[in-house]
Amino acid sequence: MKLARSFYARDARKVAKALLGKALVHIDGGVRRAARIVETEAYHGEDDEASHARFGPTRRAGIMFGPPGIAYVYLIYGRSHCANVVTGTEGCPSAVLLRAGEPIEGCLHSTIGPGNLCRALAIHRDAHNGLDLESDELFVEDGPAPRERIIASPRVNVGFAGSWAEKPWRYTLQGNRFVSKPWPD
DNA sequence: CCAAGGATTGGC
DNA sequence: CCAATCCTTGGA
Repeated sequence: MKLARSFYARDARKVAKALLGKALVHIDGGVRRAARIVETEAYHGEDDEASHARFGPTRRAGIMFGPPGIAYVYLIYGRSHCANVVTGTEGCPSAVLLRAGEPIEGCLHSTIGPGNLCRALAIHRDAHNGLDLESDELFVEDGPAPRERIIASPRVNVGFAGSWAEKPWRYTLQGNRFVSKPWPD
């Protein structure tokens, strides 16, 4: 069953943990592509120096200041798309980056790593940024609670963020082989 | 306008 | 380890 906006309207760290084990679904022109989410990262507040929201509501990151339950998809390094869900309350910028998944259905590529996950599910900035996750095209489906333990560790590739780089806001399912490198301790 | 650098990936 | 590749951002 599709998750409702109220699911996303909570602290990004809570949402990031709650997303583990659920299915990210893209109905791609009638073809269903889905992956079980096994790795997420929370970006929380304008003070978070690792977040795109650190410069305020700019053209790219402005969406993080808006209502929850919206897709935030951007292009990184000119080659990879990254999919996020906007969380929390309007005015307080926050989002959860979907970093890896376990293939369920219709996957076109490896689902390990944020850029690969988008490629596997055919998620693109131009088609999906700003899309409502209560739409019938892109959404997250509820599912049974994961059996694996949840591990919290520092976020990946945010060394530029000073002390914010140490926040343990990356969440992974322990022992799952689809978690990306670097593997947490 | 220009320069710098990035929430990555894959190849050497 | 490092380059690819283009978009976003801040500053002149």
